[in-house]
Amino acid sequence: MSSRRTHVVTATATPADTPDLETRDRLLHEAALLFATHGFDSVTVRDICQQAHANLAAINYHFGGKAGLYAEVLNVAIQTMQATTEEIRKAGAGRSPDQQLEAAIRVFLTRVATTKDKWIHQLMLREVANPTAAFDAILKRVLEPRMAYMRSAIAGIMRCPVSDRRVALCMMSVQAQLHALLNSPLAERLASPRLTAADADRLARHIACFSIAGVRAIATT
Amino acid sequence: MSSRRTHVVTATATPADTPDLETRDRLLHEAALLFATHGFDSVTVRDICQQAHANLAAINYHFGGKAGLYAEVLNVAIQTMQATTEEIRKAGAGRSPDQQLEAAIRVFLTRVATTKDKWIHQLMLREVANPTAAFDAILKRVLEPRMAYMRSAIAGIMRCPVSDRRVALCMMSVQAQLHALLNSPLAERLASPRLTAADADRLARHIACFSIAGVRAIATT
DNA sequence: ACTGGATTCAAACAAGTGTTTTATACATGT
DNA sequence: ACATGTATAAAACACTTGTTTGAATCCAGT
Repeated sequence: MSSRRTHVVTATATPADTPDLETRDRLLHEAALLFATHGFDSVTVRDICQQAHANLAAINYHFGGKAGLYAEVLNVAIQTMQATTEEIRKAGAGRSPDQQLEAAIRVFLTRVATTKDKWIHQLMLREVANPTAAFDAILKRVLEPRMAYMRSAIAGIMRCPVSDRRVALCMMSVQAQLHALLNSPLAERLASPRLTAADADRLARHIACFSIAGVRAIATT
Repeated sequence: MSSRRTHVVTATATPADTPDLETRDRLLHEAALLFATHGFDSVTVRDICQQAHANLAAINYHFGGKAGLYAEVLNVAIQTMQATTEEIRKAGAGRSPDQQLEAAIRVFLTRVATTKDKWIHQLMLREVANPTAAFDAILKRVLEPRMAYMRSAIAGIMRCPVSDRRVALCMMSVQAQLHALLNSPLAERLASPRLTAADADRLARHIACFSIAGVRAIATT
């Protein structure tokens, strides 16, 4: 099994450029899914290797160990998250704060529902719940930038400085609703059986409407 | 260590009534805290026994094993949760739906902040995130009753039947905010360093104001 | 054909897990 | 005092964990 395709066509490609494209990527892919759905500790290297049809020693060979594999998984997660943040920024460029907030919610939910990147947010949520050593990097490169953008949108709705304590509270209220749809089986009971694009759109409209009204109400406090 | 006090004063108390009051309860207490903060799998019986100053075999002796201990911890958690639900019901009896929802939020947050029962809700959240065998019992005895009450309050605010799909969505929006304050270190960053009674009251006011406005906005959809 | 580096494989390892076992101390009932 | 059932203690058990080892296999370059 696992026909090796290491630079089989590229005539004189430098061998070091593509160190591997087969089992290494399979491990990376399956590990990402397993880590996201069950958590780092609950997943065994034997689970991953079996799922990826790889030998038990493959993880240590390609990534130096379970921790190294997890670090690599987190790396691609961080990069995709940054891309999503950029998409959120573009979607709200030159629009009103209300539309910016709604766009952020919609882009997020659409990514979760339609793309194959749901595991990324699940993984991020696990890192927030019980952080590993990589949490500081995640906070700085992913969470802070996105929260900064949403904070500015919320402050725009409230017509108050971003440093206002109520802005942080509203941030929590909005983020909480987005996170709730990820971690729990409750999400699957809301949007049966899988979160379709239509479900995501309906959810986005609900959370946006609910949250904007909430933020406005807090603003008059 | 661990001076045994098994009915040492009660002259002729039936020996079977108080099978143990010392190490068994210490195990129960410490296990509850550890299970809530780290999860069932991450906590070892050696951790619990060391924390409770008990012998390694004590858990198997008193509870028949790690699983039996966890079941017993869940039992007391369920009972306390039911008491909290009752308190929420009493706090909102004969009041408007708005006040009922606010009372539910306030009672919940007050319990989390002031009493020593924070671990209970953390444990419940873990059960929701990745359920064990006991999840069905929890759903039926704890989650369903409380959600039914909050659903009726929300439907009251919206002036629509409780079966309306938007009611379920609003339920999610409210619950998500409450849950967000439990599991994550984010809570400790919002309310530094420990959640005081004043913090809980401020948070309760925020979530109530935010949520009631959100529900009202959804109602006009 | 063959050499050399990269990759895969089966087997074993050391450490940590929950549990069981066996023995000992204790308070109580007769 | 003695026997009895309860509780604690230390050691060992069987099992799973991540990791390491050393041989086997593959493929490109000569």
